Amino acid sequence: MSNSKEVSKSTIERLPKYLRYLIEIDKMGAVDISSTTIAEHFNFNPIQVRKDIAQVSKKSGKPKTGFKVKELIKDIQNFLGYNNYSEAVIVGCGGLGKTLMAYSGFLSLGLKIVAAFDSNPALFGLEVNGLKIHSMEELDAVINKTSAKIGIITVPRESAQQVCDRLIECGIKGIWNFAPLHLVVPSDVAIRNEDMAASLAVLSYELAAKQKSD
Amino acid sequence: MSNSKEVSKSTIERLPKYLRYLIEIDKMGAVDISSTTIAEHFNFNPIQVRKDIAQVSKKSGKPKTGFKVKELIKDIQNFLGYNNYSEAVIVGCGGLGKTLMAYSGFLSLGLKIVAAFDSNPALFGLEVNGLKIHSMEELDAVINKTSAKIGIITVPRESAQQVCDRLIECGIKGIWNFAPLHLVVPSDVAIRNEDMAASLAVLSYELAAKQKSD
DNA sequence: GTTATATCGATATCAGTATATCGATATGCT
DNA sequence: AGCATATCGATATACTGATATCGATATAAC
Ligand SMILES: NC(=O)c1ccc[n+]([C@@H]2O[C@H](COP(=O)([O-])OP(=O)(O)OC[C@H]3O[C@@H](n4cnc5c(N)ncnc54)[C@H](O)[C@@H]3O)[C@@H](O)[C@H]2O)c1
Ligand SMILES: NC(=O)c1ccc[n+]([C@@H]2O[C@H](COP(=O)([O-])OP(=O)(O)OC[C@H]3O[C@@H](n4cnc5c(N)ncnc54)[C@H](O)[C@@H]3O)[C@@H](O)[C@H]2O)c1
Repeated sequence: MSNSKEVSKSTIERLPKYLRYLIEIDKMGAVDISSTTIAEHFNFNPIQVRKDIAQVSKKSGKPKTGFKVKELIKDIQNFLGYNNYSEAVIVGCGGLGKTLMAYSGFLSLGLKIVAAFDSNPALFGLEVNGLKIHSMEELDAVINKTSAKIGIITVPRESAQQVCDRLIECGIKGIWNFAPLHLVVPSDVAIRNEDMAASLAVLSYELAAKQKSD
Repeated sequence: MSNSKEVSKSTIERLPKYLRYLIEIDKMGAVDISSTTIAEHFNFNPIQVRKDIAQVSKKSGKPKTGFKVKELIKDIQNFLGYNNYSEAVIVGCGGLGKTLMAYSGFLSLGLKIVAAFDSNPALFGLEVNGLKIHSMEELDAVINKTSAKIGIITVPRESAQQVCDRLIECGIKGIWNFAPLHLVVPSDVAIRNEDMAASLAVLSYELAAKQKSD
């Protein structure tokens, strides 16, 4: 498929963490940073950090000092696409949907929510954070006025798969699902199931394991 | 540490997915279910499903028919601890905090939020979903009146590590962090960083990869 | 200027997870 | 009843990601 080397999911998940840390120490005046120091901060392995960096930055680090903070920041941001915005639409403007719409943090991640939809007529026309809520009938028309490729799903579990299918029909190519079910999509569509039950299960299991060992 | 065999994180993440599916088909009247059918539903590998099941259920499946749906449900629920509630407290009752407090879905995951805290005096005494918001001064006293072992963090990034440390001082043993930073905790504390930036990074990368290959 | 050392990058090894193979068997079908 | 077959569980293999090793080297310290 892709000609350049594949970057693993685990590496990609760590990159935003490095980035936040680098931005922080940059603000504090740091110029150089070593993989060792980054690793210590996160309790990671320095070799892992170095390998992650090597995959997204062509600049090579120097013995004894490491990497240039500002260069690393630029390279990671570039790799993650934080420079140019991706547009997204959101479907389901209930509790969670409205919260995400009001969240300012996505902008710095290169994500801009450009349209919102709901099936509840009571919400039509309402504005949240400057975003007007549209009816589901307008889905196709409104999406096609944007260049949105990402759809955020915050509808109840029962309607999530159906909403997902409709989004894909409208040309959406990436689904960020917050409903508690595992959505299935065609192979040309990217999907991320934000499964809080799975997350909590891991936390509870680890908690139980640690409690047991004393 | 633990005497029984360890169950991998990946397996634990899949179990809640299986469970939701099993409950659904149980409602639809299904009695038996094969690993093949489960796997097809999720686009997983049937051997993987069988191995996951083998780790949490002593009941063995039968050739040609598979497993008993109701038995599997019970075994998975039991393994995940959905039968007896874990208590949790939440710190940070802003947009996201209030949304989580109002969310009814946690109960079926065996999680019960029993207390809420914020540093903003304007919120003290306010009730969300029957939960009164306490001041941070009351943290220790209120937590110790409960049996909460889990702390949910929904404060701004800047105060998250400090809040985390205080929770641990109060006897909290598992941290569910929604603030955008990688919290570091002592080794006897379980931590789950719900990192939306990491999540979105993976989605964006996969989206870009799929767009490229056409 | 010389020396000691922290860090790098490349390569090798290790560990853990996912997948493949295969014999056994219970069930459904003729 | 007998046969074909879907599925199981156990074992073996393959794959992917994490960690260890090691020579090279730029820098800091003296
Ligand atoms: N609230 C949370 O903290 C939380 C946490 C984790 C997961 N979730 C999940 O996120 C989803 C939303 O949760 P919520 O608390 O905001 O629920 P909610 O009921 O407050 O909001 C759901 C919204 O979706 C709309 N909707 C329903 N069917 C629709 C359809 N077919 N098309 C378009 N819009 C439709 C409703 O009108 C409503 O506005 C749920 O699946 C929930 O399980 C929520
Ligand atoms: N809102 C979202 O959709 C969203 C999404 C992902 C991550 N997050 C993260 O979750 C956190 C909360 O987000 P939010 O939108 O609810 O923010 P918010 O500003 O609405 O709420 C934060 C709350 O924390 C309280 N607070 C601040 N400092 C505190 C302290 N030291 N002790 C106790 N309480 C304190 C504030 O009074 C406020 O009520 C943030 O870190 C945010 O980045 C939010």
